[in-house]
Amino acid sequence: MKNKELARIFDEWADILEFKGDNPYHIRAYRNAARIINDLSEDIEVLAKEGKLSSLPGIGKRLQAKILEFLKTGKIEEFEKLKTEVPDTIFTLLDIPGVGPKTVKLLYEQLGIRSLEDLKRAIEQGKLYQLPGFRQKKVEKIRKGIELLEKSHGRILLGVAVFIVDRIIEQLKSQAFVEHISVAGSTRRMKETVGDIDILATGKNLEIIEAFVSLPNVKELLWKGTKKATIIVEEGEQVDLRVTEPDCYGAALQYFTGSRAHNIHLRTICVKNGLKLNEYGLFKGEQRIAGKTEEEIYAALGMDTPPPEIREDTGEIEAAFEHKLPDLVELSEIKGDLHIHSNWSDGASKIEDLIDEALKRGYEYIAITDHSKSLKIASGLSEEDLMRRNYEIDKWNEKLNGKLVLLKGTEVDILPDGRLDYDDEVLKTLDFVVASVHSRFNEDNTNRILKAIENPYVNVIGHPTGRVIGAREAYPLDLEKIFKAAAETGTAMEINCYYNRLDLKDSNCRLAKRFGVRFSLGTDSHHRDHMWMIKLGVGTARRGWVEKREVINTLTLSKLKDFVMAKRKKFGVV
DNA sequence: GCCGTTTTCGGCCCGACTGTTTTCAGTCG
Repeated sequence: MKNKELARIFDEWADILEFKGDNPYHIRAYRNAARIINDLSEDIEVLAKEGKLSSLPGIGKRLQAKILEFLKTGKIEEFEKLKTEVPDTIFTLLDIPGVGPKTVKLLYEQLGIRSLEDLKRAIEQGKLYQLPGFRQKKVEKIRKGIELLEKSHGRILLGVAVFIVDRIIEQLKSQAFVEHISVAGSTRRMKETVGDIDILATGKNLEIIEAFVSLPNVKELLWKGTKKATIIVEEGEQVDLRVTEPDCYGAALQYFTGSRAHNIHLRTICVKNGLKLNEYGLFKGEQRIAGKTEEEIYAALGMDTPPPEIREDTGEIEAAFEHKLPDLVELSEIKGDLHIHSNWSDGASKIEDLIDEALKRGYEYIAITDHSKSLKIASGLSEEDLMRRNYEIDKWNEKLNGKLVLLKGTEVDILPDGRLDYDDEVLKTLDFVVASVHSRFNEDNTNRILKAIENPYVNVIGHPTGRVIGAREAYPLDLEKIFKAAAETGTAMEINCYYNRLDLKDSNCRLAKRFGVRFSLGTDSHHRDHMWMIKLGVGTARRGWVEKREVINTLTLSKLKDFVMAKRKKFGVV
């Protein structure tokens, strides 16, 4: 798939044009194209072959020609030429917070600065003061920006952000001076990584801000004003709190939730209707016609309210106008966790503790899916140990008497040749089978997975692409082939909820949906304290427009068993 | 460069903050 590569080219193209001081609308067109292509769930090469490029919003004749040129030749002549006109290190300098294209251009032209090292040296030597408009504060800001860039480990994983935000909101929401409080930004949209953590509140400004900066987990106070404060929490992440007036709380929440692309599209619609939308409300002339809640604003525009997770301008605005928004799966509809490890393999919690946690969560069932024998590193279970573990599960189920049901499961290894790590004779004794790839991460694993899908006892393919966010790329896969086979055989695709996996990811969920695939949510917990991550998986599913009926965890226990048996029947093994 | 039940040309989202400006430019979200 060449989507990412193309998106990067158009983004760099926009950087270069900005550096050159080109028409801003021209630049926006490239940025927009980069975003559209990056968010695409389909392979752009396939779209091109089918002649569907023109169906992409924001991709006109000229960009289409460039895309086709790239797909055909592997490069775009005009871009190659453009790149020779600017120093290639400008991209690094643009990453410094507070430094934009105008500054980079000035630094390059006046002082010949081409790299971070050049810039650091120039600051030390006081050379920046030679530049027009550069005095102490501006130079200091750049110096701090470099420091920030060098120590920032990039974006924050969603799971980390959610963990921090949940704790802060829990600590503040019960206070009398807090009227409303909510997470905003990409954390509210449940994006797999987030830039910074935003919280929005309304109530008594000064008291809220004071309470926020005095929370027990605050490591450092960066800024405190009457409407805004910024702290660093003990995890080392920055958290912003804004306090707003109650009358514009909805407008502020809408505004700060984004996405940027969603908001731009929405405001374009407002302008066409003679309205103006900003963080204070929806205005007709001087008069505010909505702003207290998000619903009020969207309703005033004649729309349903798109759930935050899908506000990415990928069709949700059109769907909201047509009253055809998807009925997204909700956390409260999840009846159980379908991927959990106990201390029989490499989990840290005893089955007893997992039961306790599951009961707290109000689950109807959980699947205990310990590793299989070949995964020695994870204490995979021999057939004998598996039987002994199953015996323990039976005992617990008797004791629980239906209050909660433990499914006898496994996360069976898909071996390099596609065979499974247990024989069918063993698998048939289990209630629920997740099959996963745990080796050869650099090879194309399509055939391995297809073979596992063809096994009548495999109910779910675990973490299907093998990616680990920020650490390991997905292995090469023909996802369309896999999704097709999964849908045909009645095999679910996992949305692994563990915070550094989220696999399938949002765009792949949306692709899988088109093939009629069903999804299984599993936290891959190795400790009872991991089971909260189910909400990360629900968020990912929602971002992929996944509906309740498409998620097997929303089934009652008996329907879930039907799901398992349906595949066995289809293959004639029962 | 894109786009059009007002337009194939002339528009293209909106505001805050910062530093330096004494009316604004650059950057950011």
